[in-house]
Amino acid sequence: MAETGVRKQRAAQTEAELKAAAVRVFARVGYLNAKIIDITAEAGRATGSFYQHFTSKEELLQRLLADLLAEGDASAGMAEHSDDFSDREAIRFHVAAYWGFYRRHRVVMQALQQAAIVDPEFDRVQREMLEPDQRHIADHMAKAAPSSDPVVLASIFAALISTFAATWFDKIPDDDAIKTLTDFLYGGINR
Amino acid sequence: MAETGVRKQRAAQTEAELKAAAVRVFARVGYLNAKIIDITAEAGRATGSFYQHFTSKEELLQRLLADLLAEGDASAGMAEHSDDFSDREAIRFHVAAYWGFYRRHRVVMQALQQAAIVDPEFDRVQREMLEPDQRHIADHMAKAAPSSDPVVLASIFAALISTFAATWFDKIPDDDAIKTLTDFLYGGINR
DNA sequence: TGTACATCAGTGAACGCGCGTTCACTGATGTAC
DNA sequence: TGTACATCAGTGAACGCGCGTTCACTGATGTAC
Repeated sequence: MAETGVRKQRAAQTEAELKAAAVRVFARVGYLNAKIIDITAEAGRATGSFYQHFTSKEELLQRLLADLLAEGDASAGMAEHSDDFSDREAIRFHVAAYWGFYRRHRVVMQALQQAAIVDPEFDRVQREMLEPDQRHIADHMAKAAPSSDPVVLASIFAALISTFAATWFDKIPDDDAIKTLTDFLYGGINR
Repeated sequence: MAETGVRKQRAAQTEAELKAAAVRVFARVGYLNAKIIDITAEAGRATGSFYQHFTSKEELLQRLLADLLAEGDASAGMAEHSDDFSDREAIRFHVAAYWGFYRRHRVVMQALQQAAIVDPEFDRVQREMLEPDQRHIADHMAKAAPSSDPVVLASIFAALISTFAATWFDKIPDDDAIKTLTDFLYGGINR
């Protein structure tokens, strides 16, 4: 029996390095522009190495998403907080949670968005992934603004934050961004 | 001398048909997934025909954009309207203008968005194209909400409408969409 | 502990598919006289 | 108006590039005895 399982360790190591390299490449050129060879080169490996760990770029992305979900911070803590969207602080909390999530996972989330444009399967995956949070937000909306369709308002909420994040990350401080979004949403919902 | 210029007419005709076919193909499979052969087949022409009119898919998109701009309805009438965003009607008017524009040109605008993801040049074109309207809106914002960065608010305005449009076109009536957006923006700006 | 064989991670050159692009050809329109 | 030649739009098969994917090979680790 192997004492250390050096082989498995080595395999796990290169797999992790390939993943990390992929994220860097995605960040640099975007998911759609990323070639397999770019990823292996970034990781300092041979081309063929990629296929010992992933069957395709699509599978790689699926695995990165699985990692992300495994962290379990998608809607971290969102459940046990105030759900009263007529309360500014409740909105602020949810905005901050979303913002933080996008900040931590923006490369993979952007990769997913790009993949969804080209591949219906990823479109499905994306919807499925975001659906629980959307429903969560929609519930809050139903309470605060019963006269509007809560699903529509929830989609406004998500669209606003994700698009805003994509544009203003690293250009304005997080606090400012969260404040601006909170103010805007608060006013929009409780008009 | 030719009486009718049949040749030129015929060429113009097939070029127009190729463009129309391209728009249909883009609508069906998206710009990034569209193959040259898909477009020529949709138009009922031979593959080589494409290159008598366009040097590439990129040039085709550029030309479609040129057509769109030539219509000159991008910000039709927006200039000579009330610029007071503390007035709900002023907001409504601008929302309706944007909404109408996206409705009329959504396929080409979506194609542009997709192209911008993959090609920095189109990213530039897109920004350049939307910049005047953004500035126009930012000016209005500056008056209504002097305490916030008007550029940031303008980007919220645009992001909200274009993302919202992409999601809800043909799912809810135009009037409802415009009302929802107007109410939301009105509240968000004049909180 | 030592030796012989098996298995596996990693390598990179070679293969092949998809698709953009070219090009020799056709038939019709335009021009010259 | 008629004829001979030139030009052009359109055709579709062939070509070739980029890149994903495979595969025979290497050296190291694991296993059997």
